[in-house]
Amino acid sequence: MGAEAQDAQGATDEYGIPIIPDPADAASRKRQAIIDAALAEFLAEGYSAASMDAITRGSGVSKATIYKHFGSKERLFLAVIGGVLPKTYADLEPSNSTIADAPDLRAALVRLTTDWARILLRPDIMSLRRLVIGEIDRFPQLGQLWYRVSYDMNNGPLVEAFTELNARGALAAPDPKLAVQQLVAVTVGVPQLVRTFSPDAVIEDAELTRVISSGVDLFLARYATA
Amino acid sequence: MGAEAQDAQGATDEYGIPIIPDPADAASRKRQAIIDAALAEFLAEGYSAASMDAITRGSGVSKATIYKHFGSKERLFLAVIGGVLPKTYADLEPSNSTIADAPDLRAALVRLTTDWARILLRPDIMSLRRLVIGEIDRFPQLGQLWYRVSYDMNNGPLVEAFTELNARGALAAPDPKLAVQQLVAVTVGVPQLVRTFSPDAVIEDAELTRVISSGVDLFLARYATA
DNA sequence: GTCTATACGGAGATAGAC
DNA sequence: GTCTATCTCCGTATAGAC
Repeated sequence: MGAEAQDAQGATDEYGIPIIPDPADAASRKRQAIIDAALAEFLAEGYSAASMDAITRGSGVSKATIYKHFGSKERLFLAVIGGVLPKTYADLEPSNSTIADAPDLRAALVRLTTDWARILLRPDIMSLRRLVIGEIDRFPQLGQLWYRVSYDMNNGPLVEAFTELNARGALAAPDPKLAVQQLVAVTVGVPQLVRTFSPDAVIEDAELTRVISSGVDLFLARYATA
Repeated sequence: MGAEAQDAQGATDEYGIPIIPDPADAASRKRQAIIDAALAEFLAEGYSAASMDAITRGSGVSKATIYKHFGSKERLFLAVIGGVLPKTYADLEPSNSTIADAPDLRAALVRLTTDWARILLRPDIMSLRRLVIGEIDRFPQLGQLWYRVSYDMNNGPLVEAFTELNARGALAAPDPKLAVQQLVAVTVGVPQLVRTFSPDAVIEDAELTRVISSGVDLFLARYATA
């Protein structure tokens, strides 16, 4: 936003050559600035209490520009949340292809669910989650999106891994989809529920490990093959 | 609210004797009408989008009366939610003293968690839950209250039951508090998570029973004594 | 594409009569 | 205690110049 102002006043490079920004680039940078400011405002205030004036101030562009780009507050909200959800869950993906071929299944599951928990318990992601939950009645699309994103990037691949482990006789989970839901619920889900209602609850690293290990043991006590 | 109007016009009983309402009763009935209308409005619109004008219309009293009773929108919100949370969870209480003395522990746990699920999955209670979660950042008191209410009325008594079962050798759960969290997560928590993001998701009765039974089996595979 | 300036409605809250 | 009428401000959204 400081950069834009300089451009308008005739910025030059180190040889004194005027820098004429590509209009398309300038537009998409502004678009991004709007998205960033809007996300911060929505996370802090919720949808209804979020103010387009505040987003205007935060983004450094004019309110009319925001409306040209996004049309309305509702559409801005959906665009912002719909854009950030996949990015958020993309961080979770890497770790899960290793499950099917892990030499030590218990250790692999502990590592996977611990990685997930570390990310999903982050304050910004917890706030995003609370925001989406709180607006589900008014924006049901977000519920569908959340489900699809979290299923595609987490549960889905893990279901496949369990299916393969079943076939190989390394696991005995007749309903792999339910088994994944149970594993997630009993590991990540436990501290997540606490943090949902107590954002500032301190969860020591040792405590997280203990809870997650216990959850994995619970899971394997039922589904592991002898 | 129709009743109030009649009173004002000089209602009489069956013998023609004027009915003069006790002012304190009239006041507390109005107070209740405000609370009812406010709860409906907050559940439907969320805190910020809820309108004091709409609550005024819904309650049948004047806006000034609402402010005399509750002072501000914030205080009204806290009073309403703080009042309804304990009532909601009170429905869950009866079933849990039977756990420690149940002849068939598995059946008792299935029945208890099924009862809980039936209540907690009700659309009105799910909406209340979403509302509270969505406003946690702005009303952290509600998180504390939710935790205390749900702990006092559900988890707490169950922790005691597990402790007793441990002592009697009927259960081997070294950390009863964690065990309760795990049991709840893996039974009620599974369909609850689905409904949190998909309010209209249909959960057949047979499916609920299947999920909950499977969760109890998962739990007992680890913690039951042979 | 982007800005300034403004329209217009509805928000929360209160003054003052009864 | 309760009402009617009103104050004041801030909300979303847009018109029109550049």
